[in-house]
Amino acid sequence: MLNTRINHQEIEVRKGPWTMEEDHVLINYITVHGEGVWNSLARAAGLNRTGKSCRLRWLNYLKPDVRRGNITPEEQMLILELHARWGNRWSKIARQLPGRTDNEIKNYWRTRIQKKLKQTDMIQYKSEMVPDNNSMSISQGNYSSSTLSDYSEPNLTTSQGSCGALFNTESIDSFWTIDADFEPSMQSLHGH
DNA sequence: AATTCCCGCAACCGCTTTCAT
DNA sequence: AATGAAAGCGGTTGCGGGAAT
Repeated sequence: MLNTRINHQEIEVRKGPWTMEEDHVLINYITVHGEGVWNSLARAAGLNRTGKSCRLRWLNYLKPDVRRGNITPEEQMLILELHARWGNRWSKIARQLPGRTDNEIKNYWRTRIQKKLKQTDMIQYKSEMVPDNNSMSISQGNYSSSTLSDYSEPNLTTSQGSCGALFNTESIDSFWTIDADFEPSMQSLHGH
């Protein structure tokens, strides 16, 4: 745990991972008093944390309606779709996924999806190097945020319906089969 | 068994936007 | 309208744990 002295009054601001005790203090305080001005809240609750830190901890992990882990296939598709529309507007994307936070979606994108996209790029690159390569017809599925990120505000329909405008079924299949991890997801999406 | 490498994620940092005065 | 404080946001970092060697 890192402590930072912020002034001559020897007040130390705690940084780094939250302890269970700190979590309890924050939860109890907000349960009784509700959310408020975060800097004041941090002081009033007796937490030697910045308001920013308290806000982040509450919104991303402690708030009762936060859902964590196990991104569903539907959520995966929605994240893909919305990122294609809006780019890295994580908080905006998160608002379309009840219970999910911008931080979680951002991490999910960077650690899972972005990695797959890089692999897809490599495969496409290789296929372009071989002129008559019919077996690697993923070019339509090659997801490029630079070409897809300029969509205007979406008229959000069902995931499947609006996805069709951006990814046809064939291209989605090509994208997801890059990694066997995602096969169950696509199977359930396709209903088999 | 020990060490190194890699990956996922929680949390921080800095910038921008919003709000109150 | 100007200004400062707080909140919001996206990018990045660093730690912990598991996999690989």
